[in-house]
Amino acid sequence: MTRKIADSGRGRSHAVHRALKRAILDQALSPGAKLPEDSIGERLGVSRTLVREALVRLSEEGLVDLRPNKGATVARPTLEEGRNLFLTRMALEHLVVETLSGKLTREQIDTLSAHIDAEDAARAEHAQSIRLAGEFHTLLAQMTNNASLIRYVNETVARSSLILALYGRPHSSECAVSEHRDLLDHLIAGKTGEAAKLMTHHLDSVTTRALLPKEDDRNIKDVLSAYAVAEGLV
Amino acid sequence: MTRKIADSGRGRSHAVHRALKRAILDQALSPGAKLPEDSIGERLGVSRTLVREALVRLSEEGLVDLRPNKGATVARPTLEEGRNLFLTRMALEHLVVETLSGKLTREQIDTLSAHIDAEDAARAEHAQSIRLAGEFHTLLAQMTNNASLIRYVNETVARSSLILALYGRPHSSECAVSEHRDLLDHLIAGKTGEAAKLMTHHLDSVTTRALLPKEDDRNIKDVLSAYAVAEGLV
DNA sequence: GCGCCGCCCTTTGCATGCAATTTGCAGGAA
DNA sequence: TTCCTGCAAATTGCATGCAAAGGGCGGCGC
Repeated sequence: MTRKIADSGRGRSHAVHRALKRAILDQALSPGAKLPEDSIGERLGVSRTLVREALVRLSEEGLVDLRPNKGATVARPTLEEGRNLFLTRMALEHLVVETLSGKLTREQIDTLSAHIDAEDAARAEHAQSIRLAGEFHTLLAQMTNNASLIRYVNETVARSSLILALYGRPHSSECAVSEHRDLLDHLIAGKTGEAAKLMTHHLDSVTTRALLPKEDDRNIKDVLSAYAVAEGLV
Repeated sequence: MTRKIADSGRGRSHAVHRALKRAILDQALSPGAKLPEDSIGERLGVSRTLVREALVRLSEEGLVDLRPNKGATVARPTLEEGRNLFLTRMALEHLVVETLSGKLTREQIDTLSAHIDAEDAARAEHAQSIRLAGEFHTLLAQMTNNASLIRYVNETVARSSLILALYGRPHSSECAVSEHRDLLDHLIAGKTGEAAKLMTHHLDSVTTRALLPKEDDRNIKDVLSAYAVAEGLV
């Protein structure tokens, strides 16, 4: 019954999917990077077929751009897509808060609390810190037991990482740890309104504080779109 | 330059995807139906590879269940998943309403109005009627220009159709046409609160009025889970 | 020198083939 | 009869092969 570690879940295509996703979220593969099927397959020891399957899934999640006959690249959302994404995310996480407020079990509270401690501890390591911050949100979502909600929160959180990679200010702490703790306190107390407001603020601050574009490496689409309109090229 | 009608979009795999999706939403393929790769491929004139790709996409959208080594079936959500789905959908459509309220252009208003007229006209044809009702919601989402929101609304609306197919009362008009018209009026007038309330009511009425299970063909998982717990089988 | 055109190489699009797993069924033992 | 066992057909998992589209580069014309 010894099963290879790599193929837990449904076959190796999922393993490939996870590997790529991880690489993207860790910014080992940065937005815009090319993702050729055969080099990936070679590196991971699988055929193009499986890589393809993984890429299709990633493109469905919005982490990868898949252009016909031109291959896959790590997604490079525009700034406006980023803002819209955070809007959507706020709507979803608002539901998470409503669902959970005043209904957390002792065990869940412990899990969340421990996680926040871990965030605190890892504050030095930038990459770790970002991932943990995201995981706090997915962890909350998980506790709703609402499958579609969980999926969408996972996706939006993942894509948010991409956005921050592209447009985030280098040294802003994207998710203040203290805000996570405050949020948890409100959730425990069942103060739904307060908790919701905090969540809104929490995410809003990311878009306004951390998301303002660094002028130099802005997405070319953003830069050109204004000129295109001016020239009537739409 | 004569391009086959079927392959607009990215290659034939998308055509397959659309065909299957359509078939599922039209209930030509009902929940639980097996979807063997080769018979589908044969019927549609493509190889298993492409069918596979389409099935992966459908499974990401939650319209198809993909079980390892056991193949694909049309998804058969449980009643609880259904209720949760509608919760998520409400959160998303609430954002749609907020975004659009008071901001509809003349052209958009005409489009929506025309659509509602079409719904009215098609009231006799049950299948048509259901599809049009769904399309009203996706049409609204489309107008937000928020890509992620659009995607999620599309998905939830599609899955809602599945839910209604499984658990909907036969003759309830799932989406009262008059409610659509009222909603539009409030959106035009910019009465955000009113519009949001109406949308909530609109969707809520589906879950409470139309969604109560017909005892006989309930999902076997639902039926058995209670017994499983009772027997300590979890 | 500069720019355009066409060729070649790389990479994708898709089909097919083979191994592995599952399911249905038949036959035999209790 | 009923249950178990093992074979066989059907179906999935995955790799590879071939055709075609795209992109880069060198040569040719201006």
